[in-house]
Amino acid sequence: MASSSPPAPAPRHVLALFGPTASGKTAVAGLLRDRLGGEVISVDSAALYAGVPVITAAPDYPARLVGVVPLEQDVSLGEYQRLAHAAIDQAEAPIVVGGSGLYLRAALSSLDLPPPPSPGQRERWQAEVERLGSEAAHALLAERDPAAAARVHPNDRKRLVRALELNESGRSLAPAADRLWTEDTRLPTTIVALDLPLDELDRRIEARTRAMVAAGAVEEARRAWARPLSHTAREIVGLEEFATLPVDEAVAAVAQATRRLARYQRKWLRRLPNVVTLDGNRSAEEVADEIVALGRAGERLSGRE
RNA sequence: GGCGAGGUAGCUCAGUUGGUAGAGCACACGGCUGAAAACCGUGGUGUCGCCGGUUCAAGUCCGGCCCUCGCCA
Repeated sequence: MASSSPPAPAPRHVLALFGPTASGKTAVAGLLRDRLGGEVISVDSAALYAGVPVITAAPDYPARLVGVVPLEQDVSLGEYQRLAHAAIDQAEAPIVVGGSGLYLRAALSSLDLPPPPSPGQRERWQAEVERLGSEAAHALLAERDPAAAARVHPNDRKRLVRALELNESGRSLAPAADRLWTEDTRLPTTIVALDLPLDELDRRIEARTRAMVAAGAVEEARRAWARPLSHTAREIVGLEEFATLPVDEAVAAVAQATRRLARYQRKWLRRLPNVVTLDGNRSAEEVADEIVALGRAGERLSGRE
């Protein structure tokens, strides 16, 4: 390790709040912000986008990394990580809040991500995989990078393309050190998760989706849909539905997609190491009180390290 | 009340001359390293409306009943 590098910035404690859509984390984070004098940093691949605060359920109080990317631009994990680390380092008392599991890991860890594709590289490999077919493309990868091939199913074309890109750039999709699931964090961190029984979560999602319509989701989505959209922006839940379907159908479709999303996000609860899971089926005040107490305990613990 | 159509998985439905109930979506579980609100893998969860009959064998054929929808009264 380089002993001549400049002194590390004074370690600060990070409070992270994770949970599925509609678990109430945004409201709790708003309270924590007041009580701790902290700054909320969002961990949400969709809320990064500007112009869609209603359908992405963006917080109604100041928060970092919300509405910062124009819709015609792609978001990516690596770019997000850079922004998140900068935001955390600038904040007095960072409160990292969101539901994108992988993004949370990137924000909290020093996970060393492989480089993005070079210009045109992705399109070239997509065309090549398309031309060869999944099996032959996978065989090609197996020849060039057996370790990566072992980790990618032939049908998973996105990962297949990515693995071939990285191989061409002298890297591998299968790096030696796997830090994605470790406890490694960049700074002392307390991770708190909010969870609810599925049926209660589903009820909240239903209610919230209807509330979005009252809050102007249709107009917002139509305005956004009329603009040039990047690949990742196009995938924001509710954008296409509210912009193109009759309202009733849109509400049903969005609620369903959101239920699926919540289940997907919930899987991360079981995997993120060192998470304290709290019952989200209480008032935001109660939850915030408990987290403040936990945060103090976490600071004491990390002080011993 | 009469005529017609229908009742099979959580939903929408397929099911051939009677021969081990199945597809999409949903759902569950798992994977994942610059697309993660993305992508991929595995899994069928069933009183085939009910009762009886024919048959070695009925979702399928026969009889009766119940329910839904449409049209006519």
